[in-house]
Amino acid sequence: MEKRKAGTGRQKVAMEKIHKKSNLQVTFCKRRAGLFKKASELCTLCGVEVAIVVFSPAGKPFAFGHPEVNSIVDKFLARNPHRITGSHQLMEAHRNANVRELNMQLTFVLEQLEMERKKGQLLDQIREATRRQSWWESSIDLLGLIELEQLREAMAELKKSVAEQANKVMAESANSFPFLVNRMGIVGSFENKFNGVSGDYSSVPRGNYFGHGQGSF
Amino acid sequence: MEKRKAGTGRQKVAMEKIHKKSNLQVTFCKRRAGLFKKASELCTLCGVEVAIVVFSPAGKPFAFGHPEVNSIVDKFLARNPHRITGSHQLMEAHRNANVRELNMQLTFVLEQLEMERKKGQLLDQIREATRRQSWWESSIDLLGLIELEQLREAMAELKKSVAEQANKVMAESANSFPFLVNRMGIVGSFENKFNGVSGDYSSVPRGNYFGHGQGSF
DNA sequence: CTTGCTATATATAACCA
DNA sequence: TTGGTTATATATAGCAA
Repeated sequence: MEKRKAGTGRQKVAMEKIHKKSNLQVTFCKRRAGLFKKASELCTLCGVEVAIVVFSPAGKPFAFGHPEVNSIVDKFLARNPHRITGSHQLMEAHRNANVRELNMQLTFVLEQLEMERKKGQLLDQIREATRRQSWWESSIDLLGLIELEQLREAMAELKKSVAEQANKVMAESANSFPFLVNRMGIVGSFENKFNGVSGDYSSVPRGNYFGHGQGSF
Repeated sequence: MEKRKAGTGRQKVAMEKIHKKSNLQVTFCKRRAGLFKKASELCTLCGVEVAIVVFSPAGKPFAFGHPEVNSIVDKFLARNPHRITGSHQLMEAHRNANVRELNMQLTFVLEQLEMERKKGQLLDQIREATRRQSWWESSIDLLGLIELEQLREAMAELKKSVAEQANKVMAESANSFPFLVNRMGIVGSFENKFNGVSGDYSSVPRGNYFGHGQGSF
């Protein structure tokens, strides 16, 4: 009838920033290890190149790379002060302008997402009330739903906007650089914004390195 | 009797390169997504910066980054303007990667929207009740609610639209400069490429610096 | 290349060392 | 910060579309 000390067992955790420092520390440490493990498995199983860079909550850099972070990153970034043809630079600028537009739109979408979420919670409450036959008692809560109408419009417009933007970008690029666009398509750097993950920690000039065979860094 | 199509269920797999081409492809696709998801969770839960670069078996670059690959990598590599690579092959890789990154992020966000959307199914119930009570005639609040259905559609369309644009761009990028890229090893038949995770990519050791917020380009 | 489904293989949140 | 232990939450291998 009695059990040995039953470990608490894994608990579901909300996908939001962990506030409890102790947990944050442990979670970061373990998940980072898990992430790197997944990465190495991907390398082994699929024989591909993977590079990961992570800055810990303390600002400490951690990295994983196969075959090596630097080479992979270099290949990816391929950025250098090297002079390129005018048309390239032009295209570069042209592209960035449009990318900026797309960025704003992504941000907008994210905002909509958050709004949607809030509305979703509201809906849950409404459903509860509704089930108790007193749907009308919750009509007051429905007021907030009016905003959804605006949201819908915004989304519709956003959709059109994005589509137009994409088309415009491609079309303009095609006009400006027909010799390139045909084979390259367009688009370039892009700043993304994900869930509000922010933080400014004091940096600790010290590094750790994990990887498969390439110690330099 | 209900015979449920018994899925094979997950099977243990040896940690060695997958040879079956079809499996390799699916596994790569899924695990890459899983890796990126883990990364985003790490970002959210611990509020840290993470950047990942992956070259698919086909040599296509995929990337994840919060807040963005470039800044994080810059911070990691932190070097002065230097080295010349001479060709835009690298730029090409970068471009492709960015397109994919954009698509990845966008897809991620849209997926979340879709999830929220499911909650929208509640609308059906609510609308039912509404109809029964015919209170819509006395409450304009419902207008916004009813419009929600359209919102769902709008979002679905948005997703499709964006995805199409992105895919169109990527499709072209994917085949860009096959004659040039081969030299870089960015593209190639993934059957005889990366046989092992060995690579003889020249690494270029350079000074490094770590800190928060000095990455630039 | 992506996605959905189902039956497992893994990753891990708490907690203790 | 890194390591076990236990009880679950997730990730995913095989298939199929």
